[in-house]
Amino acid sequence: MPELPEVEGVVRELAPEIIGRTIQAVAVSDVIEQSKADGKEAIIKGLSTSEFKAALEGMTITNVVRRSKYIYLYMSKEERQYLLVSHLGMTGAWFPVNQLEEVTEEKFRKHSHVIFEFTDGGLLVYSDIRRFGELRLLREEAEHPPLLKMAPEPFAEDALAYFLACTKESKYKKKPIKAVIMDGQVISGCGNIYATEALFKMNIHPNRATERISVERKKQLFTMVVDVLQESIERGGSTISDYRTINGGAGTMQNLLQMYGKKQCPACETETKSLQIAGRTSVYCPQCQK
DNA sequence: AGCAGCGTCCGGCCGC
DNA sequence: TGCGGCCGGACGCTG
Repeated sequence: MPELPEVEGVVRELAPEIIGRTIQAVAVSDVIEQSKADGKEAIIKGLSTSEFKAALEGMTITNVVRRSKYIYLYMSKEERQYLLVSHLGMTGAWFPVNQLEEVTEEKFRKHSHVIFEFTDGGLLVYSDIRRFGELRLLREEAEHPPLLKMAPEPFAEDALAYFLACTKESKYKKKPIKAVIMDGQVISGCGNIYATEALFKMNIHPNRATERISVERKKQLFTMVVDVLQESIERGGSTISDYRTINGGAGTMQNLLQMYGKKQCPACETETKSLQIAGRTSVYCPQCQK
């Protein structure tokens, strides 16, 4: 499941492969055509498949950047600028290849749902096993207001102050701290894996009410989240479940995870516990985290 | 008005 | 081996 570090890895590998290339044709898989025909918002959001295909044809990719867990593909066509927003959901992956057969893992190849064919004959394949990902074509970011509500990038100068200010708001004060740090409007890009790790390293119980953590501890917690995200980026992200970097390679951060998915606390060997917070499984050590 | 909770997009995988 | 249930980012709707 790609979180910020995994998306960062994808962008770093993808950008040099696709910037400057022009889309000649777009193909959409039969299952997505059918889902969309049934009125579902499967992967392609806001447009019909025919609108999406027609719009993308002729567009040149001018830049590729990460924003939170989103990939922003800046596009240009006939002097007009567009933004193709990609979210990988649980199982999305991009493969720049010469032909589909180069997507070697069968479970990705057989779930290739959107294929861009470039004018140079190469392909950019979007595969998504569980179809939780999204592709949304916009004229600009403001056309989809939820994108404007995202917290600053965690590495940005103002991110700590933004986080601290959020934690004082009434809507967050009573919430479990884990729900708050995983909220994209409070911290960008911190999902279940890295929230679990940061809380463990800080000895903070995931269900602790946000207002019951001192400002000093909140600062330390934010810094810990940033450190964990940064360390994961340096290690190429975590390879868990269906996440792969685009070349089929894999990150190594999963080997450094101390609490996510663990049955026993690495510090005190107590059996870990888990509870549901904001709808997600939250693992913690009942001995170490208070 | 604001928010909690649930539905939506799904198939891999686990346990019985 | 077959099959029902669980899991989950983030938005949108409902009560």
